[in-house]
Amino acid sequence: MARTGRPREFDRDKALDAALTLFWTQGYEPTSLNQLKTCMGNISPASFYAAFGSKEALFREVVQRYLETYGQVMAPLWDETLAPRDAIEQTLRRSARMQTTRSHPTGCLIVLGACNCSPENEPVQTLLAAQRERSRKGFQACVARAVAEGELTDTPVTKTLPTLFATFLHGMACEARDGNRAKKLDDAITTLMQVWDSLALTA
Amino acid sequence: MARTGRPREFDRDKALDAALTLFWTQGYEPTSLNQLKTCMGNISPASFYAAFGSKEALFREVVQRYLETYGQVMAPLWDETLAPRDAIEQTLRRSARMQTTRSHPTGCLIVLGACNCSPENEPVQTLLAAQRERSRKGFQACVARAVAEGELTDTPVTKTLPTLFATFLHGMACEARDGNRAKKLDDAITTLMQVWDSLALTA
DNA sequence: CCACTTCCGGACCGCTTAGTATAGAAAATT
DNA sequence: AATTTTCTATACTAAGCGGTCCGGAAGTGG
Repeated sequence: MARTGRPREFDRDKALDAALTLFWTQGYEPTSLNQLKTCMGNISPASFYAAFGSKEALFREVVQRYLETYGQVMAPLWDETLAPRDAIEQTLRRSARMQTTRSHPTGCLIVLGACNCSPENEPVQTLLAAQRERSRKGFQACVARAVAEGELTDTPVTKTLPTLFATFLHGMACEARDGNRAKKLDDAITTLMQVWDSLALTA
Repeated sequence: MARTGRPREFDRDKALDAALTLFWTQGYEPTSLNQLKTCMGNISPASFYAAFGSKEALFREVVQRYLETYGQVMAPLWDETLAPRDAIEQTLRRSARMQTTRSHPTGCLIVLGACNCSPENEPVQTLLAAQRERSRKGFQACVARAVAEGELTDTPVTKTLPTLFATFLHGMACEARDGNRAKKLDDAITTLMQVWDSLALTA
């Protein structure tokens, strides 16, 4: 469709990426509009609001972008062509590597992006909490699939696996933010996966 | 020592507890002086600064108080009268119960208290990071003690245990904040401890 | 070339922030 | 009772917050 009028002078995608980096580093609330406008190429408030609507709307776009890029390390969790065990292991290992890579902020935007929020920004917290819940459901689905395929037996111990993996996954955000390197987390994942194997063996 | 002059009218300890609850719930930055003064019994700015110095100084006192009370669930980690495995298990189980108890805010102040910080409040982040590092060292010490006592063998796998437990511990803060109950985490801990047992068996 | 659409820069909005200065009252010690 | 100390309340600062508005600039379609 024909787009008339003066075209915007900044690259909306580049600006979004810059905002993503800033939000990822500092989190939602401490990131001010001034910082955002500066890092997005010294755009004016008017340009900002015309392009993104509000700080919260921008953050929602940023989260979406994150999920579509960096967040794809979690994709194996919902890939039913993978064996359930491999899906979980790949998710953990890829998350560990991604969260510790130094070419972008460390840790996980979904876990750390809105930990400290005033009551008025509760919707933002809720947004990220929903994504974390999605991850938990992913682990549950993998374990359920393993039971269905006969790889694991449906015991009380098996039922604890999703929480075990989800807790470890979310904990990696803290470890990565605190400076732990990929190898350390990766080695811990190797050990953690032994839990799965020992349950599979006794089946 | 003799303390002359008019005594303060509010209970400093109660005020500190109120501030602890508020900081625990919201985190450092989003908690404003107005909120603090209100919850501490409608004290005046002058009284506040006379009694606590600054927002940051108050937070440091709050962290200290937290460590001396709720944070004591981690005490087993440095209790050398306990078997290393028991020390770790107790630390995890007590943390799980404490962090999910509803008579106070959920999650862990040390993990969640200053996730989202502007650059100017980096010292606050550093304060909590140092405490998290202390926890990691605690797990390391327990594993080292287990090796020294012959309970575990000094293998590459054994070396991954501290990171495994620390990551899980810190992850519990996220799970508790998201509404998970004690039993769910406790059951996951039971499964996680199997890792230790399987390594001890092969020794 | 003109009309129209859109964007940009900057002034500006009301409100909140952490923190201070001041003045006077109240309570303890001497 | 005089002195010392710290309280209270209130007004205040300078800066920053998210967000709005407007006049003019810049581009497009007819």
